[in-house]
Amino acid sequence: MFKPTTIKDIAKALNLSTSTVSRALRGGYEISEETKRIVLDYAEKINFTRNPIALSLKERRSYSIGVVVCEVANPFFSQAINGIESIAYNKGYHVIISQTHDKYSREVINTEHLANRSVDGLLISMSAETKDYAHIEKLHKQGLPIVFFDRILKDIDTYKVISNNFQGAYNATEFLAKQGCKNIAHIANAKQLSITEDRKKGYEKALLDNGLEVDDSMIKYCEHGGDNKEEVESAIEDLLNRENKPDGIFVASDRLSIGCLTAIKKHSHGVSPLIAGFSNSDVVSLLKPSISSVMQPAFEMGRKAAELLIDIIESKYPIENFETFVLETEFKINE
Amino acid sequence: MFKPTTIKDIAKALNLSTSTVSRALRGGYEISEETKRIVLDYAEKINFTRNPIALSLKERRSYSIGVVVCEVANPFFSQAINGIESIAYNKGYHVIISQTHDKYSREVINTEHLANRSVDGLLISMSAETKDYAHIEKLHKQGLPIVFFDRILKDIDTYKVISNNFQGAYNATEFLAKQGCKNIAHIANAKQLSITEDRKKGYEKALLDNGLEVDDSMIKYCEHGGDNKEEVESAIEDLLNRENKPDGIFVASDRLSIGCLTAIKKHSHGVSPLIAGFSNSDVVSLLKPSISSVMQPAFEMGRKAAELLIDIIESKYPIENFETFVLETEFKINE
DNA sequence: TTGAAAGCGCTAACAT
DNA sequence: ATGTTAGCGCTTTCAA
Repeated sequence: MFKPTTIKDIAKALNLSTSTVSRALRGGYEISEETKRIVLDYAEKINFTRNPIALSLKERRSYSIGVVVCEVANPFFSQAINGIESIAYNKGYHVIISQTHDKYSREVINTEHLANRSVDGLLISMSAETKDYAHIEKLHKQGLPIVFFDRILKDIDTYKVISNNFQGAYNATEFLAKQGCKNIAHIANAKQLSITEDRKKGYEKALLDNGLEVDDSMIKYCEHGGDNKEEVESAIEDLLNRENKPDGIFVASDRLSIGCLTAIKKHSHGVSPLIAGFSNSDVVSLLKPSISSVMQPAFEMGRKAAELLIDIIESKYPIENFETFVLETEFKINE
Repeated sequence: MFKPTTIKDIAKALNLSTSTVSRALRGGYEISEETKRIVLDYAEKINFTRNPIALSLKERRSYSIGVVVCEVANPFFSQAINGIESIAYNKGYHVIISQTHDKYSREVINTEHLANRSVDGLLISMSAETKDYAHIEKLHKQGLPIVFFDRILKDIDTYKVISNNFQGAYNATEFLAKQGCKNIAHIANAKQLSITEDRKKGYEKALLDNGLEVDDSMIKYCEHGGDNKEEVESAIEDLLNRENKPDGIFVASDRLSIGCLTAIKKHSHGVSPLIAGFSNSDVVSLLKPSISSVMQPAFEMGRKAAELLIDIIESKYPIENFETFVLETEFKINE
């Protein structure tokens, strides 16, 4: 079954050598126009494509890039993936997506799996659980091209693409303050995530700039990125049971927001706090306690990250200085 | 850069032949226990994995399966993909996901791209735009294993996994009727999609069974599956501008629902119709005009489809009779 | 029990 | 301008 044609078949059919066929196919200049025509026409006729696996073996590369994210169902990541694909596709690369579901163990396995020579480079957004990143470091040391986006590893020297998390968090928190909130809580992602730190700083700065106090007990971290609902629910429950209930909540991510809202619906008797947070979902404006959202340029971030990765892959010489690209967020008010 | 170890390296290091190493690695019974131990230990020590590309070339298969869906951001598909991955991963297959964005052209390109020998089989859910399926037929004829799920092609003889679309549609429509709706509209997907036909039948049957009339002008098809918002918006606008406005709407899909709600919010002055429809999103219960939803067993569908595909791939002999598996939906009321 | 060698499909020196 | 050949990493007959 499914026995594809090879250049050997073409060579035989046309009474040429395989190398001539190969060269004609790739447009080698040493081949006479006439032969080239004959080969090309014939290849076209039988709808020939060369075996990418053989090509990979030969060239020691697979023309595919691996993408490691926590969850494809997350609007931010699905948009980023669209951006990645748009670039990859144009440059002739396959995109292999793998999900960690924010588990450290899955991240280790998936990166290894992808890296074991089936992929030319890796685009990674770290899993929430990951504290030890020896697995990444190892691949990086071995010379596998890696670009981080969104949830980056600051210590690893390569290209990184992030959004302005500080400013986004600042905007959202300031919005809540300007709306009159005096007691603004923060539902954060896992502590070890780069975005968590940056967003927390923006939150704190906005509080201070608006004459409010930073109270660490108002900050709840979700170590599993909201992967299990109990985590978010108990955080919200805690907050709503305080004597000084929050009148505003700054939520750090999309998945957290949904959990948040569900929990609030369940536990807030009466008025619910005002909510603002990072989200790339388009349903956010349709939600009952609506959420004003910090939208990240997900598609652009994906594009940029893919571009950079392919730059590294195709670069003849090791890249000297790696930059970190910071893209701006957009704040959208939903009353 | 990134020069991985080969069995040749191991052979040299251990003073054995490559064939001995190869056999030891795959546990060939002809190798002495001692040699096996030595090789295995060494391989373990240097963290050796054999080059999957060379393996692919040799075995004429890539241990990867391609998944073609319209959109990864769609909750139904992301859940189905999780199901697919859970099986594929266990059986040692990579999953390559590609999106058509419901475009016919992308579907043709992506299936070709995947099929050109880099993939051992294909899991497909048809794009909304596709009317001509010669591209699928061709691959099928060439012997490439294909399994359809959700949006299937009835004419192609292979395994198919769907949910009970008729019953799901029936349940949703009946729910609306029982709530007192007298004038129930239907926002449908593209006409040529298998699910469209089945769901429409369920909708019509429920109307009739509940003493309501079927009025074709109350059925609006979205040929691009809601890919462009105008499509859904104008459908809703049309419906709401009728002299006999619908008091209930049965929506055929998740993406359509969001568009629907947005449009309703914009165009319905005063009371909005009751809405029920197919959706696998968990936010649906949080939406302002809330949606009661028919949930498909997406994860299970993905699992089943992947299982069947791998069965075909690994089957020694051509499969005789292909079944179509129908899984039940679940109806969830959101007040 | 182990090794030598051919071959999967393709490319690229190196001939001619 | 075209052909011959070796080799990418691995498996597998065949021989020893």
